[in-house]
Amino acid sequence: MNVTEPAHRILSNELRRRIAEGEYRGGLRLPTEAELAGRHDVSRQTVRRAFQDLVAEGIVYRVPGRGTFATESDGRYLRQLGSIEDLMNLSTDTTMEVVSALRRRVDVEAASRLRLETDLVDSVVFRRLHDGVPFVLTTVWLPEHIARHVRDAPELADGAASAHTIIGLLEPHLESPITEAAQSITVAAASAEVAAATGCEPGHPMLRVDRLYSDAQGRAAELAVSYFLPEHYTYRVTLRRGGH
Amino acid sequence: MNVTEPAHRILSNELRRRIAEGEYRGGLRLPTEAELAGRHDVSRQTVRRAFQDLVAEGIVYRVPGRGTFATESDGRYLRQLGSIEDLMNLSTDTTMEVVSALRRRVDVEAASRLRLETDLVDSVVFRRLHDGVPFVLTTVWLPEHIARHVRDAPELADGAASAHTIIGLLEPHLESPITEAAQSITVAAASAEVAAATGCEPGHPMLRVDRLYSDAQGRAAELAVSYFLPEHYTYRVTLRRGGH
DNA sequence: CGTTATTTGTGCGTATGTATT
DNA sequence: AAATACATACGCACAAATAAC
Repeated sequence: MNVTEPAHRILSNELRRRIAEGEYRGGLRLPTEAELAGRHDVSRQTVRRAFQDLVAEGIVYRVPGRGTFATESDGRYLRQLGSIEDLMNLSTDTTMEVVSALRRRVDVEAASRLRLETDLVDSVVFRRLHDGVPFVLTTVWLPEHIARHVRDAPELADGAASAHTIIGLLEPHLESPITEAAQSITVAAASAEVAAATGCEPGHPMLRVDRLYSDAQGRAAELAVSYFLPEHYTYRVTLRRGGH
Repeated sequence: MNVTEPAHRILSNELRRRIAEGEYRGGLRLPTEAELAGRHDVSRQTVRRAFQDLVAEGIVYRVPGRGTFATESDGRYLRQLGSIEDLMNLSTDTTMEVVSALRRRVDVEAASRLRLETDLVDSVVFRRLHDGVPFVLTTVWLPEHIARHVRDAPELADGAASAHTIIGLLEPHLESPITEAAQSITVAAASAEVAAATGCEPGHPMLRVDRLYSDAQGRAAELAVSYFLPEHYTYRVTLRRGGH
């Protein structure tokens, strides 16, 4: 894998961390480009490159003549999930840890939500960590004809840890690419399993996100139900109109 | 008033247009950095800057040694999800009931999130009902220069009930239309005020949605914080990509 | 199987413009 | 008016991945 992280990435990671820790809360200005360049012994261009990523992620905004500021966000883990690619790229800064390996099960409710004829589905349970801290437990259900492509994937074995997403693992094997993800977001109490995986008390209010991925023909390909710890995670989405 | 567009933006706009027209469909490679630099008589760095935006938007992906390709072998990208229109049309089957009329206040946090110079903002608090049942309490903050257009609107007086949205009331008065709504969604306990307005116990877990509306120039126009009763409301959004 | 050309990635330096304080 | 801070743009060098030979 990667041996040396680029300098601009090292810097953007550090800034991301500091912002997440709340160091620049309350409208506090971030260090200037010149300051960061001097302190980290890199060029101003490299600092700018790091800031460009942070701006694209929406975690800072910049004002000529004034400086750079963190967007207000309670210091939670902030992730822009405004496109299907965003969902797939969740892997770039989080780790997936399999709690219960992918295997066939009978699940009437999941099968019905996937609009299947049978009650047979494959499911896998995993949690995701950011900076070593678990923040979400997800259960994924797959129709049999899709699950068979990844049933032997080492990434989905018990206890496996990797930087993947299910949808990213699936995509190469699908005849028809995923084009739609319908999501519903609500609040639900943590079950014993959710509590154990995310380190909170049973009954703790969680952000519950249900996603149904479908292909261009409208066939359901994956159902995912996630319980996010609200203390460590905020769901973000940007709506646009007028062609962008 | 208007300044000349930066070279990298002119280039990225042209590429966006061409990609949307399907010129690079079917895995066709886009021109190389060197080609574009020569053809447009700009430096390679400027071409790279243009590509960085397209990559951040998820419109293209790049592979070292191979080239740049449009995402979606099959067409243009639709980053459109739930729409701002959906938010504005919330009024069709719900009623807005003003709890606390629009008036000027000092609010450091809201002003900072609206990126204002002063601490002076206008705010209004209202709840929304569906079939006579309250399901959400919303506080809206407006910059002074925007609030003055609606300060005397009867819809925002104390106790007023109507089938409107704030953004719908504002839109006709704005120089520049709202084009973006950045939302963060999390869980929060009901305050006494929220509990009273929605008929639940204080401390009850609520779905908290923060929306920051901005115009095409990126200027913040409205900040709204809503507390939804999860028993009566689920947030839905659909992400799509790839037309036809 | 290595060599070479192509193409993108990283990093630095410099200069100039524009917005804010 | 001057200093500060971000924005744009060009140039160069070298690294790394890929593909063609």
